Amino acid sequence: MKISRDHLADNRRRILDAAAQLMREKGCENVSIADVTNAAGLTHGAFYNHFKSKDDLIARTFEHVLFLEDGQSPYADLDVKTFGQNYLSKGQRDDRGHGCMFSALGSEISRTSPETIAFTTRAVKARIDSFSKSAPGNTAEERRRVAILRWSAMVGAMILARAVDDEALSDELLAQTLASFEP
Amino acid sequence: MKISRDHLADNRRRILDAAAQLMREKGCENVSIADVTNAAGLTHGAFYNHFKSKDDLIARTFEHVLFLEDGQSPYADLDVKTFGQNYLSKGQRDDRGHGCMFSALGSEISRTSPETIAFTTRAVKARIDSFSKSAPGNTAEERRRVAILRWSAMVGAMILARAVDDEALSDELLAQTLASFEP
DNA sequence: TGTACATCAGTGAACGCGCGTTCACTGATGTAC
DNA sequence: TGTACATCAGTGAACGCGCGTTCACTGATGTAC
Repeated sequence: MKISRDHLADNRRRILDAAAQLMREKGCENVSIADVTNAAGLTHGAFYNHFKSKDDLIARTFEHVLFLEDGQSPYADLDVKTFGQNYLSKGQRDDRGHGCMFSALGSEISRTSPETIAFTTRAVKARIDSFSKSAPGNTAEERRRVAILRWSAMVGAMILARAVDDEALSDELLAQTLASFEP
Repeated sequence: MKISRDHLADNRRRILDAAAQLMREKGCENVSIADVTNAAGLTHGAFYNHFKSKDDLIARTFEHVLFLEDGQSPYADLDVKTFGQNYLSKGQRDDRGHGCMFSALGSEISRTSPETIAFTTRAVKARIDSFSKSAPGNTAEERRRVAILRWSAMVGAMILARAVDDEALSDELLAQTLASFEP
């Protein structure tokens, strides 16, 4: 059956939203096309009306989350310290499906397509440029160095916090990394 | 055919070595049992004489790399700054198959078995304790905080450096994170 | 505004393929005498 | 030391299963008159 134009765009967006959540939760390669379309309320056959292949879906999902999401990510241009307070929280740690792409999928990114990696590269540049504006330091170089250190530490601390089964240690990784953000 | 006891232990070690390299290169879930046994010079049927299942292999591989490898990792108890100089290098970035388990597999660890996560927890604790001895700071707490910051930043910077297609940016992520290790 | 037809997004069966796992068999090794 | 037999690690065919992808079909939508 044919569907109205509104429904068409809506279905595509629901597929992308479902993919964004499921891939962050389970990893890009562990989410099947049927998983994604079913979560979006469709059957798997509808998929190829929207995307060329699974690799294409992965690239579109990164683009969607990193650049196109409604209202841009909730804390797009926060200063680095406020961003860190939101980022290095237990809530973020425990809700992988709606958090940062880099901490949820970091070590898988280099195995994705060149198109996906191009999106992550743009996003990393934008993040560092943004953080450089608010990072402490007397020169632009110094501020950029602090921005890189803090962004790396946030991503690494979140990944480690999710990779341990000791809650006290996990909490400590987040809290001590954030505590290091004092000027 | 039966095989000598020496050969048996040797075959097991070769399977683990192959698994350690291939999983770091391609991700745990993207390495098949046939990939691993073939790389070790065997056929897939031999696998179940050594391991209970693929999940068991993953756990044994983490144990092997994190705790049992010959001569323990080449820089086991280096001070944190020397460790960082070795870790945050282009050589490590470009040779994923022989580097750190956390930067190679970080975001996949939380999806592995409880046994595997128990090994990573032990390894994270040991790393932080080790770095706390040589990190700068006036109190034990301060040194531990710096140890956590630096270990998180190393893991995060390496993951980001591998997730971008711009070599200058990748180099900068490593170099600036290392530059932040000045007292 | 009403009718007739072309369009095309969604459906579900079907396809090859690779995977983890099992198993009957082989034959070199280790052991009992 | 030599012989006869039990052991058991490795082999390769076979199994179900889930996956990405294709395709003939359906029927509501959009359009031409």
